[in-house]
Amino acid sequence: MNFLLPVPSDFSFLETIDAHGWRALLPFVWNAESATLARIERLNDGRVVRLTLCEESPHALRVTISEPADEAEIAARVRRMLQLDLSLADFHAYCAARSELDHIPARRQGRLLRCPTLWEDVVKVILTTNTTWTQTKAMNARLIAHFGTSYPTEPDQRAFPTPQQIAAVSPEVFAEKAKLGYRAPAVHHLATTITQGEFDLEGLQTAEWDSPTLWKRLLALRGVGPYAASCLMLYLGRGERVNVDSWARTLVGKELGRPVTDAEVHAFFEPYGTWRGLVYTFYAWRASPDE
DNA sequence: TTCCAGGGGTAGA
DNA sequence: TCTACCCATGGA
Repeated sequence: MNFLLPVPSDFSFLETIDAHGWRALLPFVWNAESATLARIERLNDGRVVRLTLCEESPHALRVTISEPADEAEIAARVRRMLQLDLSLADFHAYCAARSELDHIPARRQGRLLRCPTLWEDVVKVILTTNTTWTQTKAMNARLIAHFGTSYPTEPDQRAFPTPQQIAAVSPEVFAEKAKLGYRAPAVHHLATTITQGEFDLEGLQTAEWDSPTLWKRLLALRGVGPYAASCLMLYLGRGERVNVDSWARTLVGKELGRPVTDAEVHAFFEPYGTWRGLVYTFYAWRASPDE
């Protein structure tokens, strides 16, 4: 089945997909030639389907599902993945008035590809910490291969595991199979607390949290420090935190013509106030080799 | 062998 | 609050 999903006038499918590396992490499969984003997805009723997104027109996406499904459920997932409910008017107005940022509204940048659940975003962010992008992809692939549910007609293609699927095995077994290094306990603990009803992770995005509180809640998660929490704030539509990573240091280092500290990276984006995190994300077009 | 990658947790000051 | 050190993993 398929249907059309309207998008805001300041939305760009390609720019959202390109905003960061998520499109390269399974179960996302990005086909640049056809400009199509596909994903094996486990539905609420447990069925595993293939979801495919492409641009139908500047005003709508075509959403295709491999078998009949609840359109409202699918639409909600797509809306989350592409931040379709995020308002960019203020951010774009801010950027349009600054020559070094005016490419952002011109290119309709500002949204980032997300996973259908905050759970998956948190796990993937943890998998990016203190490792290479190659290893992040490998760890994520192992997680899916060992714990995700197969797509019926192509069993090697699997959905991202649910918290329940990870919590179902012991921390030892999980560590041995997923090989996440010292990140394994953090991921397993998160899965366990969610499964046991001790922690409502998804609730962090539906409740009316003020940003300082949300920041503290994210930092309280095991395995989530300033870098990871800053990434997650961006995914939650809060653009005020700069996720200082090696790319940020390289970028600011080029601007200043010398190696820089994290503090200098923060200072560089400080003038952009509550938009500094989002400004950093789209400050200069990313040309990372493996994305 | 040693270093380190899209850092985080902890102890000690 | 700040610093030093360790942390699994695997590629360079």
